[in-house]
Amino acid sequence: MSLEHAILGFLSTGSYTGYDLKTRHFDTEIPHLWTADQAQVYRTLDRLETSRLVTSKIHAQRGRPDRKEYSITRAGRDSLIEWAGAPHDIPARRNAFLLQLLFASDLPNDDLLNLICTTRAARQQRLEALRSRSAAWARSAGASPTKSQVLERMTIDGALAEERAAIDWLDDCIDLVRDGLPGSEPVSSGTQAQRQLFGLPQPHGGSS
Amino acid sequence: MSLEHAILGFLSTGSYTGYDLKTRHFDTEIPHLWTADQAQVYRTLDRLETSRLVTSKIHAQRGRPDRKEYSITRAGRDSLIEWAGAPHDIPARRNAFLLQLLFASDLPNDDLLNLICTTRAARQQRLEALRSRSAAWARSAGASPTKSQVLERMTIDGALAEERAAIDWLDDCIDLVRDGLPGSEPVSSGTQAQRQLFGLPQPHGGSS
DNA sequence: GTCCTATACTTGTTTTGTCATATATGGCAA
DNA sequence: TTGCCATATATGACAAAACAAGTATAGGAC
Repeated sequence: MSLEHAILGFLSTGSYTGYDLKTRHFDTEIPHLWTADQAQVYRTLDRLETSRLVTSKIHAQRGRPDRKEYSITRAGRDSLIEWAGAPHDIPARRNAFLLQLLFASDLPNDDLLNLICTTRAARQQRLEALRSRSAAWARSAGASPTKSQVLERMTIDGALAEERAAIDWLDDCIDLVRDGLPGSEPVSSGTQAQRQLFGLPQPHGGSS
Repeated sequence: MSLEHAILGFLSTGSYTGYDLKTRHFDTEIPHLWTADQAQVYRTLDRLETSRLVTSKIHAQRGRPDRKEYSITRAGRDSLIEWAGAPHDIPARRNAFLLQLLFASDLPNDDLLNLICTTRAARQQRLEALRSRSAAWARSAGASPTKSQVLERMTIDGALAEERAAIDWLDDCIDLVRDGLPGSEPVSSGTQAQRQLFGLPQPHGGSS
């Protein structure tokens, strides 16, 4: 349902082809908050047209294939406004990396460290991409952003917060593994670091 | 694919029925990182059995329906270990709340604020549930957690970090909306708060 | 001519997720 | 007897997601 409303949201700002929606809006403007596959876009547009939330019109082009432009209907706008104003359930959590970590106890620490570092590197790349997106926003919004632009800014900040939190947590995991997990050699004074992270008492009964 | 490995991961620790897996493992032990629907569990178990990664045996019970217990095979263990050690792509981002926010510019500020507060409340509930999960971990791990338990702890911390970051960001959004968005009345000295958040220069040309 | 790119649209197939529904064996309360 | 709960298993239907493949109109490079 969210993809339908994302498409309606973009069409509320203008008429676009499936190709525009895919390449310009989803791939360029909002990769930080939603992703849409080409097959999905066209299929969803079909469904929206069947439901009379959008209409389409074919425009011939010179030197290029015809454009099939979609426009939002009144009913489509109503549906969008209704959706935008209603609270929706937060989806159940599904994080494959956490799952992987949970069942990684038989993995040697070196391999585990490598896995965590690889994931951290990928997260760092996403963070860099978000920073670029953020910079592009600043350039386009200028000194007096509109309400729409402020809302967009908020979404970018939301995505940035999520990546940063993940990276910080991964750094903590790296420290933990480097310090040595139970059943493996600590590399440094790891036991104290572990205990501090877990809020466990110091093993020698100190009150700190 | 992750659900398959989650199921294999649990079966690597013992033999369980579909019901055990659903009610005990997914609903109680790992809601902070994965969710599985009953229909999915049974379907996936069927598929795993067809692939010879698990086997099943029916045990009659007194006063209760028969139990169909599943056990992991050698091939299943190999598949699990292989999966646990390999880096996997981070899924594309899809955050319906951010999408909603992006297209909420026509929403009155009061409604927008309500929407954000409702979401924040739901996030707070998830955080509380995670804290309970965390406390249960501490009680069961005791003073000398195993490697497995430390990994589990890391997953709980990962989920806690995510919820906390989301709540902090939502608080910032609430402040922003309360201060008044462009095109609406500021409630307090909101313009400066906005500018500081966005790293924009002060409008009267100060250098700060 | 082939391959690649860009602009464009379309559809098939499989898996995952969600919600719904059904079955069976008991016990207990109204 | 009905309804509820717990233990258990099973499956239907539909949509979303992912990957694959195809079509068409051009231009440019090799």
